[in-house]
Amino acid sequence: MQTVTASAKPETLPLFQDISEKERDELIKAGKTRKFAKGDMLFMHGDTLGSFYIVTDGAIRQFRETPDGKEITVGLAVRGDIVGGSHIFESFKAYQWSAGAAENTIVLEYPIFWFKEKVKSHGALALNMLAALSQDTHRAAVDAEHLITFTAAQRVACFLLRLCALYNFSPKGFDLPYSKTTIASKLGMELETFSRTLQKLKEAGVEVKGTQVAIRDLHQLECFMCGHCSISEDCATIDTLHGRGCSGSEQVVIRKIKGECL
Amino acid sequence: MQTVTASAKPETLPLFQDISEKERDELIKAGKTRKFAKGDMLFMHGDTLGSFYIVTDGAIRQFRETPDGKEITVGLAVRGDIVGGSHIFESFKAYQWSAGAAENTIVLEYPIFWFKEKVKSHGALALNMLAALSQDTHRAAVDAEHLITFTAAQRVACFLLRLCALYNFSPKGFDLPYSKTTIASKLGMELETFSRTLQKLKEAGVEVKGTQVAIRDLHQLECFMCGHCSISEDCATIDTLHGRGCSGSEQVVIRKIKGECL
DNA sequence: CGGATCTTTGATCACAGTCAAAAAGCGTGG
DNA sequence: CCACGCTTTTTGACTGTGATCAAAGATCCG
Repeated sequence: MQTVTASAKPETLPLFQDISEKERDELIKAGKTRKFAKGDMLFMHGDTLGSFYIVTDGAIRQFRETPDGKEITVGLAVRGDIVGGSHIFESFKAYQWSAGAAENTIVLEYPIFWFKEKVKSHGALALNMLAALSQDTHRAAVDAEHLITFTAAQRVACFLLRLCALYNFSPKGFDLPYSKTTIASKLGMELETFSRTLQKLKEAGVEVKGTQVAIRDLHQLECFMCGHCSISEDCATIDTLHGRGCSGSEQVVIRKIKGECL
Repeated sequence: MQTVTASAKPETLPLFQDISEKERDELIKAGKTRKFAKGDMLFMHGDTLGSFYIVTDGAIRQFRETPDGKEITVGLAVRGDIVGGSHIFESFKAYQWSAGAAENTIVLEYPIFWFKEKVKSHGALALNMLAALSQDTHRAAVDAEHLITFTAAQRVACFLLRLCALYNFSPKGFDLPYSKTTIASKLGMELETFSRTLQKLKEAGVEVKGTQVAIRDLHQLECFMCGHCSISEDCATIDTLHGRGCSGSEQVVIRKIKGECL
């Protein structure tokens, strides 16, 4: 079963921007479109390097296992994100983590060596790839900061808002796109902690029932976390939510947050 | 005062590998060599973007401050590492963190826009830049994993070994190159915790007196941490220490670790 | 020698991890 | 449509690690 929204237009992927239409089409045609059902694996930690992937629709969870059996989620790639991209340019001969679909997902697949050659001779593509990797690095740094400074509740709150920004969900009500186990792992906390934390967030105006989430008071939620985060001024999530203006009056309220609450 | 070892040969930097000698020299000449004394700042969070830097010798600490006054160390760049590199390819107009010298340091400075053009037209340089950023991402992922799965003691142990690998220190005795405050911050723990942790590590065969560190039993220390880390098989630190063979017999012992201890 | 800064030590506490068990959800097949 | 088994999630009780606050020691440097 593979129910995936057909919104998956490769030509709008960030990696292919600022490239002549002709070349872009060539690149897109060279990629193999593949569909993965929830739970399917793209590759396993230790497999010999072969392809890298661009997520067109859905989400890919990248993870690793420690010798004592604990699973670490390294990243959660959504539309536009690259999976295994960093492998192209390092000297590893095998994948450094496993990757599997967190929901039904469509990706574009490229042979690593072919793509590396393309990048070498194609300046604009190289810049886009650099931008993608830079973004990864930046995100990783923010996640690390949150692990250090945020409580579990703050990390969950931040994640929920990011979900809204990424998937264009209305904060007033949406469904979690992945299992709670996946989310907990991505946030670096135990499932039990995640579960309990969702209860606590009721006090901050977040209602959760099963997979359905409703954020009653966006303003309150932002006060709860953004005031403790060092990137507050340049947070992509917040900017997206504001820019979108998730319903007239709300927008105005949110705009003021950055200054007013500590 | 600027006592820096003169070993700072730019032509051996990874960023300039696989580039024709002529072009490499041109690149190196285009960069401005700058010296920073311990504590000097390269740029501040929020400054308008201007330059990026390649560390030639010494170390640069990159950090950010949360609104409630907590300082987060985003990264610690040593010889060969790039500072502010990711800024070149993202759309930010200002630095996303501050950067200052953790010890006396020499860097090569390049104007961001000039370098971006160079990368666009120069395939090999683009690949090197991509490799550098990939490595950053990879490191960030490992650090995040350690924050989640390692105890403070394990993180400190891992850091000490990495120091040896990076600076070519003998594990049998070396001096910490940065202040304990800096190290604690980089490891995402409080100074007090770091201090206490160093005491505890005595049980694992690590002697610390002031800034002097001596690792009595490398084998024991690796058992203490690597067995719980998911990258064990591909750890650059361990590989470096082994490859170097930090004294005949030790080398043999260490080699066996990967398999034998859980 | 005096005054910074940096580090250590002490006592206390809260957050999140762990183990264990119950409950809810979900797909399959009778 | 319900019963069954399996997976996912929730709830409960307990514990340990590391943060916090506070104060004393070191160390560095003018």
